[in-house]
Amino acid sequence: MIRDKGCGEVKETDIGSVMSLSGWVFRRRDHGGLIFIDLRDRSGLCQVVFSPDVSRESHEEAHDLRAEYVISVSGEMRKRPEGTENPNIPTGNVEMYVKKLEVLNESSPLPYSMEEAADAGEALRFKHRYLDLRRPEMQRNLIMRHGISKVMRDYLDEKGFLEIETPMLTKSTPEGARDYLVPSRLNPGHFYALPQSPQLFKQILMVSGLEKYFQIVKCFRDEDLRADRQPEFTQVDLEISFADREDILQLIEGMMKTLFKNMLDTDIETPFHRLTFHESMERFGNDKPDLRFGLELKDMADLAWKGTFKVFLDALQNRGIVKAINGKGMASLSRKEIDMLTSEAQSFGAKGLAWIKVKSASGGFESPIAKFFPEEILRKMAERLEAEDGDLMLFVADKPKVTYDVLSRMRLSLGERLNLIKPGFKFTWITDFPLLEWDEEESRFQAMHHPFTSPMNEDAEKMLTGDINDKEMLSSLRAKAYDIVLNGYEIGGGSIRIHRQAVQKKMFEILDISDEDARVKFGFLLDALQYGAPPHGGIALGLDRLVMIMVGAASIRDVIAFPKTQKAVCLMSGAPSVVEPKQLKELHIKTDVQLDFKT
RNA sequence: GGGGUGGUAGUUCAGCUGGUUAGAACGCCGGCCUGUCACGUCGGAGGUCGCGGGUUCGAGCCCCGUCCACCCCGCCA
Repeated sequence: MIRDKGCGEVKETDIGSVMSLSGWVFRRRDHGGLIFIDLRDRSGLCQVVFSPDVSRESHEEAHDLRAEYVISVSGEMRKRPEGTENPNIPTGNVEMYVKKLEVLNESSPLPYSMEEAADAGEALRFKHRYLDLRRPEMQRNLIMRHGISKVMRDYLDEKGFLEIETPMLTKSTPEGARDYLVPSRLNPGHFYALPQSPQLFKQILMVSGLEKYFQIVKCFRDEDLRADRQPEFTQVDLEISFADREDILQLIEGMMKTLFKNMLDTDIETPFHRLTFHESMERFGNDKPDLRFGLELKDMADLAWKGTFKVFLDALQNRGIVKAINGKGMASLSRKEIDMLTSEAQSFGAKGLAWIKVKSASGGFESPIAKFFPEEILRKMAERLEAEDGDLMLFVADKPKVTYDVLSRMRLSLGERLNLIKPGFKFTWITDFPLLEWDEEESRFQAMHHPFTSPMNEDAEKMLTGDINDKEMLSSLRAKAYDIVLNGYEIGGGSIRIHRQAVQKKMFEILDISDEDARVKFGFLLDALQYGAPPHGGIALGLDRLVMIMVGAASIRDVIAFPKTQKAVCLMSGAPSVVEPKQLKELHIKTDVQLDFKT
């Protein structure tokens, strides 16, 4: 027995007993006569004491201990002498007097100190990830992630779901994100793709009559990375037969409620807040609003028409919009500070930022554009924005896309700066997404979610009977698609799928995908759908993002054991790497880049 | 592909307007130390200033290029 219990688990009831502990040397305090070691393992810290009065030999050996040596110690647990207790650690009332020390393994000096590891650069932490993961904070994250997965798995099991694995080596689909490709040795010139999600397979499972499927599964997308995006990430993926939207939403609400209760002892309000896509855009400027604070966008078009400010009028005449937010208490900003706000808005894509200071105390409104509006209109603007004395009204006038984008980002930026973001967890569903999205570049419609997403019941007939060139009508179609948003992050999304062949056919027609194309791209699913597909739908949750938010991490890299850098490189393993010419030859692959073959 | 921030000792950073021997703290190595818990104390070692080029009498500092990490846009649902 190398240890009797974890370092963090020793208690006062252990006083008097002789036991063994094992772990890493965290800190060493060598007083010459007495040596203290903080011994660390996954469970926590315990102080062990080396005294020549207990064992001359162990005391002698302990001089040579260094940070991160792996040791096993045995001896008597004693109560710490009065006045030497350490209230900062749970085991602070006891300590072990070491009779016998065994060095299980030595450690080279560390590339960076364990105590300052949190401040070390990420590049260094990634290179020596094994050390980074020794840190209690990182271990907490991974332990939490394990617990979160387990609660969701248990919940779904309880609800009758089956966890079914789907292939990792699968077929490339041209829609959506870029695929990671895997060459097939047995089929020269042919490639598998790693799944972007198990979408097609889980629908097949519904056709197969498995009825309730889930999987906690890796997905792969070869796109550029962000703080909340990795090339491989984990989804909690599920699909249900004979279900409509409400069934899915309620299932997930129940799951989140259980999850937050079990893992964080937090009560989540259900049913969740709901916003239609349209309303979310109007009020927050995006489809993943952070509802922990207000600062909502207000429409100013009607008031803008009543002034003579050319920028506003031009925007409105060119199918643009005028929207504003209220910078609470920001009227005290200097001209220079407002200029900085303006350049921030410009960096978000705005041409400019119009502003009006509300100074009711000193008689009204202060702004370069105030002169373009009658006093009464200015008052109405303030009223609509609930702007009081000392507030700063900020306006953007542009095409809807630009205006929403700029103001949604200004809203977030101001929310942070003004410290408006309340702690806690604010969920919302975003529903009634448009079914289709106009692609300017290719001048055709694309499925906003994916081509198997069902239109809303009210819209299905309109779609079936409508003209596929009626852009207006097509743009107005809404989908049975939904996203779940938590604190401004999209943590999942799904839809009810089309199960009527006529609707699916029409969908492909609208998307300008020929029968032939459809066969090539989605053949096996289309085949399957012919043989009695039940109505079905599902959702996929981004596990990494969810865990990130729950543990309060700033990046999903902190909740993934072995993450990759922004260039999708693993600094620890060195992947990706060049491979031997022999391997390429076997795969019938030639590259057009000259590389050195070194291992 | 584009915009931004950073890269100086093992680590985290400072380094002025270009100026002669590049600093601090922590860590590391050695000594002393029987109640510390970020122990203390005395001494010591440690630098391709990311890399390449340029300007200059002189470059860590200025210019050009390039690489790496991070944040964002595009991309991605």
